[in-house]
Amino acid sequence: MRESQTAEMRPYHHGDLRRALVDAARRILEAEGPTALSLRAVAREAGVSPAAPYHHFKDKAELLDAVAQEGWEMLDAAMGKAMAEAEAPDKLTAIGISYVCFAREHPALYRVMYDAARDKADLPEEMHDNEDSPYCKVRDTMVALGADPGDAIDLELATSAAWCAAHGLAEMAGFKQFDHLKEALGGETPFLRAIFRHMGLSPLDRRR
Amino acid sequence: MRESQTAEMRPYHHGDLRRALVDAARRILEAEGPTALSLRAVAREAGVSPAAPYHHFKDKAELLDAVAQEGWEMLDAAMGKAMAEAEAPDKLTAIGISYVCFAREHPALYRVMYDAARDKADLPEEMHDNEDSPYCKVRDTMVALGADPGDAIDLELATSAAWCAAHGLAEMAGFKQFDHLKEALGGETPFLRAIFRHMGLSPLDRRR
DNA sequence: TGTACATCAGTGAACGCGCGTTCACTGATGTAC
DNA sequence: TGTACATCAGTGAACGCGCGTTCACTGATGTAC
Repeated sequence: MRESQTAEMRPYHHGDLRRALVDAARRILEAEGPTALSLRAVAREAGVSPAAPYHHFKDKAELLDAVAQEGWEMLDAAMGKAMAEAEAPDKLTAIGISYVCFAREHPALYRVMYDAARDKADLPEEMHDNEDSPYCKVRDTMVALGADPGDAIDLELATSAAWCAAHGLAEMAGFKQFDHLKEALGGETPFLRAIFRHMGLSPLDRRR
Repeated sequence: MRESQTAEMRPYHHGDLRRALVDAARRILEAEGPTALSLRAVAREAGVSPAAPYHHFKDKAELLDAVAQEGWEMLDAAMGKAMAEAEAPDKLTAIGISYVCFAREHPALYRVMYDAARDKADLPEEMHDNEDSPYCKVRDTMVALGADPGDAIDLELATSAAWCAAHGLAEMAGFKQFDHLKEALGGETPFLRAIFRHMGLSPLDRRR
């Protein structure tokens, strides 16, 4: 049955099953949410036996980690793009909005990312450790907008505050409670912008 | 065995099994976290057969809702206490800190509360609908600190921003990433206070 | 006050389910000579 | 170029598990007369 259903038959060896499994996991997340994401379901979605994934991942957690990591990379790309495209005084808000929009567009993936982070009690290293990590991008934007780079502690606090605020907004922006605010302000993005303004995270706001 | 192990034998009818089940669920959450919270485990912890809970809750979700609701009531109480005890200019930060501390002290319960809220895409009604709800407490504190009560939209934005910020901080405050900041600032509470200051949520900060 | 009976709140066994993981296996591939 | 063989990456059946839920039941309680 399976082998007759398409002209290009899948060969016995897959080629890049690891890749295919991560993609399958992403598809399940988008379609059915995090609770449907079992190892068996991923194998099923990839058209492979339930034992096959074990040649590529130690266990389920390792597969989930790979999915999460890809999510962080996507988020990184979205933030980088937003930063590059925005005008200077708006850069920080633009990054924040891109963050929240990513979480809103991929809610299940975002949950997997954060659940993994929570289990480890930390964000993945790539998010804050190297020089062009998202964390450093935000921090450097703070400086570019007038934060004092000499006060290291304060700069780190400012960056951390922005990150926490974005995460909180990302998780709550979908609540129905906010529907009439979005309507009054003319849409989701103006709403996010207004909330960020109230959070007063930009050094520009703080010096005003 | 069971009946001989204690002088006061549990009678066939429990008396208040509903109460006992919610308590048992809370105990499991504290001890083993949200993943261990199954209906069967709750019944087991309460010393009752797996079918017994069905005389008090329609299904597992209804039990979880009851647990979550009790959590929101505890959170409400903590926020109310913090507000009552703080001096006027510090009231808002004090409420925020009490919120975050609650989440940090009952992380598993907080997750159950938020997961339930996320499923419904809203906070429970009691949190924002009546006049002395936590939401209204925060909003009125905003006004007392100088926010303009005439601009209803702006006031609601300010309150919502504060809530999102607190939630984000609550979820992230435990990350190891922040350990050295806490150390540099002399503890968890000064750290939280500093982050909140950077979030610039108080109307006092905003007019300065 | 006593008794018949309806109702309530438990029991314990069973249902089917999907899960993560392991195992012995086999087909395909790559390499040494 | 051909062949023997090690290695790799799959299969499919099976493991034990705990889960949510249902069922027929029974012991305890409350009520009407």
